[in-house]
Amino acid sequence: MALGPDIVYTRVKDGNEVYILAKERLSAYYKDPGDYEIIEELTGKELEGTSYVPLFPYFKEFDKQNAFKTLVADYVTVQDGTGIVHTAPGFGEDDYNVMKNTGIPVVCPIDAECRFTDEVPDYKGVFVKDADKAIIKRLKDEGKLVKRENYLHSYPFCYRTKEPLIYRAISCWFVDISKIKEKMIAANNQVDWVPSHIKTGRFGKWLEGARDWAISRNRYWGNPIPIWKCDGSDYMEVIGSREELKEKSGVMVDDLHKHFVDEITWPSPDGKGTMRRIPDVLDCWFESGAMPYAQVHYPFENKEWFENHFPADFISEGLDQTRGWFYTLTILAAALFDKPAFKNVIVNGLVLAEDGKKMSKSERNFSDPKDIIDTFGADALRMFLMNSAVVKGEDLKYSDEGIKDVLKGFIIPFWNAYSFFVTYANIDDFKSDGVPKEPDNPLDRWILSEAESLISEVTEQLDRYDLSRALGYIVRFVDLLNNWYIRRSRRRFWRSENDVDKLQAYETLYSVLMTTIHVAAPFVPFITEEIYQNLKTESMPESLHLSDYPVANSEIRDLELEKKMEITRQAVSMGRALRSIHSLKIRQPLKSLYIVTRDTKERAVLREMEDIIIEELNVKDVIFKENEEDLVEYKAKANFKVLGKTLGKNMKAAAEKIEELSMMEIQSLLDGATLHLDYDSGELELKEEGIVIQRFEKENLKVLNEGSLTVGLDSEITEELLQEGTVRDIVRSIQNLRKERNLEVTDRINLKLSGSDWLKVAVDSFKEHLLTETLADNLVWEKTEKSVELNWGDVNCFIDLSRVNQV
RNA sequence: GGGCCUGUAGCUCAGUUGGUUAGAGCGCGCGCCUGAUAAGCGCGAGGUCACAAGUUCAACUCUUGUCAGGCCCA
Repeated sequence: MALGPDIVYTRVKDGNEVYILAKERLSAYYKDPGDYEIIEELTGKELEGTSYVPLFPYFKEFDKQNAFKTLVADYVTVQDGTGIVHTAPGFGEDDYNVMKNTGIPVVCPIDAECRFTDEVPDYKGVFVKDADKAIIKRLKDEGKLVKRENYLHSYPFCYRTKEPLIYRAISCWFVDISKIKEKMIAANNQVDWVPSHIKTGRFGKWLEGARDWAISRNRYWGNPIPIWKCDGSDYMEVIGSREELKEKSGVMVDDLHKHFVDEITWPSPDGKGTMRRIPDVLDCWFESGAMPYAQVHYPFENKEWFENHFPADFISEGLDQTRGWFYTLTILAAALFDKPAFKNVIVNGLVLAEDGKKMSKSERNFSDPKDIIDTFGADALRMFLMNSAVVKGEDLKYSDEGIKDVLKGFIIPFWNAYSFFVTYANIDDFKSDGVPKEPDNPLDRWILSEAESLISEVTEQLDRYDLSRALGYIVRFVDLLNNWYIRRSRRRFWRSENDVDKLQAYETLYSVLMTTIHVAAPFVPFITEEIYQNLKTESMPESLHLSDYPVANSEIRDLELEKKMEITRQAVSMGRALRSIHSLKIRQPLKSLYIVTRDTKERAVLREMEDIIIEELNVKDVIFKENEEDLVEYKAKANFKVLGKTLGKNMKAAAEKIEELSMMEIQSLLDGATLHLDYDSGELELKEEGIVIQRFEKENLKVLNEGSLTVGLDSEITEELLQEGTVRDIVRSIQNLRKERNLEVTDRINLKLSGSDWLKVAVDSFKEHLLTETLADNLVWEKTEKSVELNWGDVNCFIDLSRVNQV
């Protein structure tokens, strides 16, 4: 029995009996303090070693080993009971630990079916739970039961069968972890973890507290532990191979299952009996931990291969494997080779159901993966997972919506880029020989450069095992490809003749698509393979997944060109924003766009890309200016990062002064001057790097500013521009009508228009443009019964058209 | 009870060694564009960075505590 060392116990006289119990428990047994008399108070420590007569007569022989003397244990409390705990080392870990080095034998008088054994003759063969009533009755009859009560406490149940479990001591084989713990910690220090905190956190802490590993199981199925023991002594041998087993026993086994190897015996070399295998099989985690060796049958085969491939470059498993695979791999590798079993490990988090709960078979709170794959595709599912926090060891809430986003945001646009290429390549019967070309068009050189950048960015992220960031670059690239390269190049593919520029466009798009599918192959293996099968040349590998991963060629990269295109795209984006703010639709041509920047380099770049800007923004002219003062106002803010370190406490006062700087003063700083600044508690020599300039668009100007770039629109719509815009509206409507009337894009038409006199003048002024764009052979000014009426603002127009060969 | 992780827009998530207008995608509203697109583009609304205290000239960021969620262990 165990006592708490510092708990105060009382000897109380109750009639003719004397009881010992914790003082704090008295009130649980006596309603009235007058019912008892305290004889003595003693601490648990003082009572340690007191002999007692056990409730039952069993195991009397262990009296000599002090089995029936009190012990002290820290876990004893006065929360319930008497404050004295019956202790059975065969049925509880705490109990076992208390008695560990006392010399008291561990007894466990129940069999594998949890029935009492011979050692408890009165209840022999009775299932322990069924004996409760009889035991209570007996205690009562013998006058040993003082009080009986039921109380609620947690109890272990089998998670499969939901049956209550009995905790009992069994004899086991252990790996002595304390002997190799340091090696394991050292091995772990050589591993790179994703996410990194697991290394010293969850896994590191687990290793520090690692306890001995029970590797034996009392089962039938499993790998037999290869230990043979003499049945007449403690002599034993561990067998390392079939060959060794044959040497000992003369039997060569093919099948290593329990029922075969258990038959194998040989006379014990110590002459005291027969060598028989111990009955246990291995914990299956032992085999998981042995994977690096077992998978190649090392050391019996593939010795060289193993030595060149161990430790593994990387492994990947779930966060729950801290005490599973990660751990057992580490134990075996550290013990056998003094190394880690893997150099890198990506730990994924748990995939939770849409409701945020763990996916569960019994709750059925998840979509069938087969349905998901059938509906959205395996690539979409795979990319959704790879692009989520789950690859960084965090939880992920699964949702069909998330997968749809991947489909809409990446897979379909990606496929459309490919499909655009295929459509026109088929029309023009284009076939690439797969040899890289050096195109002249800056747009081609730009996207080729971006493709090389893609390779190096993705490679860099993959080397760091940052899958979602790697994917980010791929998504960005496909967006550039679709919404800038292809959009800006479309007209090059429409031309009817196969000129050099068109061929270069094809070669470029082909090459870029090839690069993209190679880079994206690990993320979206199916769609990329599908594209590959159609694009590959004879000499290329049979499958995309048999190709080497691309290596970036820095010679193709033109960082300056990439930067130029970025500035151009920014200017265009700002121009579009301006149009949107002032309700000037793109179809309406405008006189000019003003671009203002103090940066001479930026100005040069934008001039170079003038054509693109003119076309994208539908303006007649781009005018460059450097004096942005006309369009924007400056305000200065302190550059806290630069000034903060030196100014310290004075930062606030100085910042206030800086915000008061005039436009003139700011300009002088921009021109390289140094300003002397006095503030409350000190002074400062201010230079350009000490401030951050903010630009504000002046009121009533159609101007937009972003960083150093300011863009303005000349929004005056002249009569001529209005006419041109109107004609473009008509063109658009005719194109829609062509579609509505199911005309082929190549069909020629007869056109009939009608409307006001002003409209007629407008149409006449831009007649040629109108005819070319709509593939019209002729134009008649009349209204027919089939004419469709359209209007833009106060302009009305009647349109009719017919296919030329129908008339 | 202990260890580790997470908490930022309606949703899913970025946010470098602390530096002053906290970003993206989706969704929503409005508009534009369209002879590749079950498309695309622009603008807009939407935030007490879970909460509190502390350190600091300065905190989404560092420290401590509280709350909520998750995983592992007991």
